[in-house]
Amino acid sequence: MEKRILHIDVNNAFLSWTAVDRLKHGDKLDLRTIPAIIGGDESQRKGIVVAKSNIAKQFGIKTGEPIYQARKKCPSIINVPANHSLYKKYSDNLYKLFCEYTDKIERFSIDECFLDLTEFIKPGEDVLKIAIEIKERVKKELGFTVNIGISDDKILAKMASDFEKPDKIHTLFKNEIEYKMWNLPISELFMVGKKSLNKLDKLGIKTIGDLAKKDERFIIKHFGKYGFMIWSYANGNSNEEVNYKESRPKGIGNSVTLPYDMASIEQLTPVLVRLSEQVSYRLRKENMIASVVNVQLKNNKFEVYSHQKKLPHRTDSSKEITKAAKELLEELYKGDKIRLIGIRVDGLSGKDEIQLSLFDEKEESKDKKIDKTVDYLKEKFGYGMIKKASEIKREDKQIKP
DNA sequence: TCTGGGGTCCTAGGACCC
DNA sequence: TCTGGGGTCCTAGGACCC
Repeated sequence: MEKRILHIDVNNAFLSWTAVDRLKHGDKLDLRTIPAIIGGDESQRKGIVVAKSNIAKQFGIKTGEPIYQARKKCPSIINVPANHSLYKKYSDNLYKLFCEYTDKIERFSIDECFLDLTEFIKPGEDVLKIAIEIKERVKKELGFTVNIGISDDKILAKMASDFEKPDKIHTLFKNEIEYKMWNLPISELFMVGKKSLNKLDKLGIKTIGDLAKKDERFIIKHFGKYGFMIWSYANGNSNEEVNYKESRPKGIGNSVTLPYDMASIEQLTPVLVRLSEQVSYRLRKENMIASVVNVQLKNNKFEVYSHQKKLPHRTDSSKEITKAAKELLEELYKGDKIRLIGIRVDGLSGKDEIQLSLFDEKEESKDKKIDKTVDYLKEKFGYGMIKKASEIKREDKQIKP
């Protein structure tokens, strides 16, 4: 049966949501009508553009570029700090609206969903009509605009939603790709990034059509499995399903760009401890346990390196994860100036799904009670409440430089 | 005050086993 | 003893996405 898939993408999501929320709270100024961005804190060295208004875009400001560069392009730019709990709220509201149309929804990111309407379209009903209704309802009921891509192939739907913006609906059915997609530069194709772009360019592949028309074996020879994937995308044959089933995370990580470079284990450890506790807490909230811990460093030359290790047994304990993280830092750190430190846990399994071994069972102990108490207090009083003495010291130190 | 933070998936090489 | 080769697990690194 021919599929009917929508890809729905919020236009300038973080900025639009912030704008809508401010209007709702009595603000007269609509951020969408001025040069504005959502950006990090420059004094904390997190100064990059996360989202932008269309006016900011007209100044040539790009997502991901440093704010100081954005300011050069537009000195009057307004920079609004990010607010992720707000975004989550708006994302959830959007999802709820979609649920009125189908239960086959994949939340692809905080501001993007795939909807599989194949089984939900009644005979004689037009998918375009449904898309129009969704788009207009979002605008009227939630106050922001979306782009919708419609196709019989998941990736084509995603490509279609990226055509002209904002507040637009585009179709890109397989039989339309030649004149709607093949003329686009290859950089526009989903999953083609900077590195692949260079390589494709050297092979004389400039447009999506160039890739589509190349011999399959030629592409596989140069790009392997990845090559087959993008070649299939270019031909409108992704064959990917809308993955609507609730999926659990495969890994959980937290990392931080430090306010200033650090060059000793002593300075780095308290930060790592805090990150480890954050990650362990998130792990417990997911009701999952991890089998691998990974610590990553980025130095002032932007070189990234990491070590990981398999734990003797799976765990969600702050103490055990922190211990592993500290050991990894010891073996990893080579004396350079560190800009970013991060930890992540991998190899996750659901606590409820697995049979705990006798050894795991024994871990039901003092540490667990501490974790439970700390988690409870965190939920009751907020994240900042629970701190270790070592962390408080760290923050005192931060004032000096 | 130049370059965030959260993810997923893939590859390649070494260890180890049969 | 002129020495294969498949499979799995583990680690490090990298590409790409939003």
